[in-house]
Amino acid sequence: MSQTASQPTTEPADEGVPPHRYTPALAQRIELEWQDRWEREGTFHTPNPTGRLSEGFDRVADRPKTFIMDMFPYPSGAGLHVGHPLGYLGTDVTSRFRRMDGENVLHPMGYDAFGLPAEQYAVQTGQHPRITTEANIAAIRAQLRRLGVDHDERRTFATIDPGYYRWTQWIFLKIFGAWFDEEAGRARPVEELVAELDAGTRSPAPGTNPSGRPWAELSDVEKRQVVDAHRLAYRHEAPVNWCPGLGTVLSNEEVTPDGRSERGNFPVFRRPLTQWMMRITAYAERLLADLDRLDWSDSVKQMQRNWIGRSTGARIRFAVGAAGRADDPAETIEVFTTRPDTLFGATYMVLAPEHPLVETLTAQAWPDGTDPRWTGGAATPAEAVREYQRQASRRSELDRQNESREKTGVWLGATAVNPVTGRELPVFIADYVLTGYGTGAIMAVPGEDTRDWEFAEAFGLPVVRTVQPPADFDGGAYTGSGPMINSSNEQVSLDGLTDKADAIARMTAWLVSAGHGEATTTYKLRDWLFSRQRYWGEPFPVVYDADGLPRAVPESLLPVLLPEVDDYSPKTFADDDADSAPEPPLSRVAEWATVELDLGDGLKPYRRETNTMPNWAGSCWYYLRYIDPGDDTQMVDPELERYWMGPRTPGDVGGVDLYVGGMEHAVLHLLYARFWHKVLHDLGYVSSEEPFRRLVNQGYISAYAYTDERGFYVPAADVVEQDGRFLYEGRPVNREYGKIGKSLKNMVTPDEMIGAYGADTFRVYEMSTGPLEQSRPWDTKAVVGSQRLLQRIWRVVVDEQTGAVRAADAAPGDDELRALHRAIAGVRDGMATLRFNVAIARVAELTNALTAAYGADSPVPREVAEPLVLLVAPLAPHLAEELWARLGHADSVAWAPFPVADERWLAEDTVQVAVQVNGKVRAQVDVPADADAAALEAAARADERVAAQLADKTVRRVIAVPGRLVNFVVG
RNA sequence: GCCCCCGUGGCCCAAUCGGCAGAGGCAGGCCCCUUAAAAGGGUCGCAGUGUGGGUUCGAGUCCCACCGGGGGCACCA
Repeated sequence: MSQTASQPTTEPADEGVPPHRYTPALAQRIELEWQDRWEREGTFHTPNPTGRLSEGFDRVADRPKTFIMDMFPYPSGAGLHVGHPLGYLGTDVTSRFRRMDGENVLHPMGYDAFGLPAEQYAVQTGQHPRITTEANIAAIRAQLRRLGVDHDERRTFATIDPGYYRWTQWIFLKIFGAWFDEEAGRARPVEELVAELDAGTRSPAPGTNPSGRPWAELSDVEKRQVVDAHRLAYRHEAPVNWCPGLGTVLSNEEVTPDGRSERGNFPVFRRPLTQWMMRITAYAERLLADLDRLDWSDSVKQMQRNWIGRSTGARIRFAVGAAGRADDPAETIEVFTTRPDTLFGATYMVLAPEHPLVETLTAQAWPDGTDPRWTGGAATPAEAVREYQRQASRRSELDRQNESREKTGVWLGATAVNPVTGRELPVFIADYVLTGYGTGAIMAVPGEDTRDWEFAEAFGLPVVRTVQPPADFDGGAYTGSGPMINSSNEQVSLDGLTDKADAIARMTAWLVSAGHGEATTTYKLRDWLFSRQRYWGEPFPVVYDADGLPRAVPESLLPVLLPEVDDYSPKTFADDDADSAPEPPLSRVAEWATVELDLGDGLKPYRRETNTMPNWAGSCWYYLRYIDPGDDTQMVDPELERYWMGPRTPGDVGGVDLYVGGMEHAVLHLLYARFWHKVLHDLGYVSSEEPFRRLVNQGYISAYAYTDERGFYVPAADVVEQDGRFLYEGRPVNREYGKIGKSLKNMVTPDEMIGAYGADTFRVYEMSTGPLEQSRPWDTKAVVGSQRLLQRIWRVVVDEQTGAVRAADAAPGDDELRALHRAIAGVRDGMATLRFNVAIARVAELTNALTAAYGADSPVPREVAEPLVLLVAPLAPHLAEELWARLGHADSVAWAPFPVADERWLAEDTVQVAVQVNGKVRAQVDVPADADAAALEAAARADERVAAQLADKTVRRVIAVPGRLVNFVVG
């Protein structure tokens, strides 16, 4: 532990320090005692209305409920630094305040413990991930306890507990057992789908029935395949993000924009593999629309909107000849475009290299005179296509980025027809068209699309402008607005239209009437890739039968326990080995991977799914489990879910009342959790529509770091400031600002700070530096200010020399009462808005006022001393408990009622208002607080300075705002 | 390139519905206490709110443009 010279020591007080001063040593003693007592007495046990945890509910039955939560931590071996507790303290202060203010507060904490870091750490240390993970959890739990947080420890759990992941698996089965009914706009059990298919009231959804034969004529296996293709959790072969360095596939959300893994920063390759997917796209519209009903920050909502990426436009079908001849239409290419209004300008088409039509559309040979730029130098189209596809699949996302937008592609030798012009359009494949978005094919309009323009330039393709660019336009694609040109045929004309929306509507109407397309909406959001080839995750509750089709493990056999293995590390490969294939660790456990089960048709052998779930699975629903983590009969009791999570008013989405966590989870965790919650809602397991009604992202704490003349970091704790310069061992160093950590040598831990000052000082300091949402610098030197405040509060109640309580039954003065009630109002406001810095400032003001009013030797009226203790209790709970007890109260201050401001003492008898002349302050006058506008004006005119100002001028207007000011407008 | 958030004393931050820019803390100056120092206490604020416009009787607050910082998205048709 590094200790800077300026930090106070915890050694016994020096001579000269009053014996009963609130010193760090005394703070330590008080804090440890109260933490023990809270645990012993179950002070923070939160009763449920019914069930196992309902003891003591009578006490809170008439209280409103509040569910307050942090994003639970992922216990890494590195331990906490001073930045980590910020959010935990914010929720702690809030929950303590709400409890005192008469609410039944649920404030739990759990641990997110499956996932790559634990596994990688375990691989390094050679220990089973469970051992290291549990040790890390114990360490972080001890740190949180030492901070004095008020979690109900009976409700804690980790995602790796079999009693927890049993229900994660159960939810998976519910999702597996459901499909999305597009007409109803919600998930329903697949049994209902099968019943409707059997009854003939429903046909298989498009794309789910490859044979195309009627349902009734399908074999049992075919029927199961059709049903499986409807499920919300389904197996799918598609290009996925394969990360050889990690030995696993990753979701889109886990891949950075430059094509690397978010964890570990390894290259990621696109590779077709069969994987479990979650049909989150079915919920795109609801996930987007319901953002408007959430109390979240604009930035997080914006990020989710971007990620969902809704765009409206049209699907347009283009006829294309099988042999490459437009007069022999054998196939149809369907494209998505947001600009159907530019259809007259479409001069060629592009398919993604992986598009399913590529093979059928590829011509036998190049026609004579084919532009050499179109062939990729190959002798035949088939050869060109094969080579281009190979390059595209090999190419990592990173490489694509590096080629800095130089357009590549080859012609298929095929030609499509523009339905509105009859023009023949060459069909290319190019990797600037993406498989997963829209239909994986585009109509290219070089005149109005920058990418198409670049491609047309490179390939010598024609450009037809359909939007008139302004006169000073200097060429290239024109993406702005303007009058439509070159856009008419016998049936439809857009020429002259200036409003893009009109043009789009008219063209779309024509497409529909002519049978060439329709209006549609697409999303950037893709389905969620849900399987990982790792050991340290939840096993899937799925087995495969002799037909190779998935079967659900019966709920009675949950949890499917993660087997013990000798070798839990995944098979990884060279970072850039794009052709490698995943090998899940569980597949090597032969005795586990096959199992005999009776799934209703006799005992048969089955093969287990050997993938595991991604880290996000456990965090998708943990908030529900806090309600009763010990319930082994159900995921969550519906009655308790209604109590803690249910909508408060009609139309309310329900959910956790306050959820605090880092901005880094704005998309991944929060989108996945919302998706699962909506599925559970649709299936009737939860009454709330959203998991988190109110979300607050706490800011980050950064710290100064220092480099010497060589550019190396020096220990920040040993740098001293002198005359505005920074010195390390006497030599000047350069100050930087950045993340707290070992690499910048500016690590400061809560343990150090608590050791030097106590937890209460640390809490007050962290909360005093700004609103919860704000990022801020750490400044160890400034912590002493918070300690001084707590010392002054202590001194208001306790005589430093004798230790006697100074509070007495004397009557406080009016000034002190006014100060008290102003402080109460201010502290409440700060608490409600999570601006604890303001609350602390109000406490400091009150403390200073009381210190000034009642010198060291005079008693302090109980009527003001006790509310002061209550006001500071959520912020410095140990100090408050100790003072509360010394003031003669037997019960914990945690349950004492929070003071309420009396309006009578908030209003001043007289107020000073400014008198302005033409907006400039010219005088101050004292008036009764309730003086109306006329009285204000009269008082102002009576002031001689004002009278002098107005003497020779015409008053054109008088603005008098009661209680604030008077403004004379003169001319 | 597009989108979102933020710019207030040396530093961290307050400022209600648009109504006198300063509550609280750090640092600094001065004073008290002390033999002295530390600790403690008291006291001290000439920034007009990133820049330039606009609306208004009045703008830190609302509008526009720009500058600076942070974040997100980005070949998404």
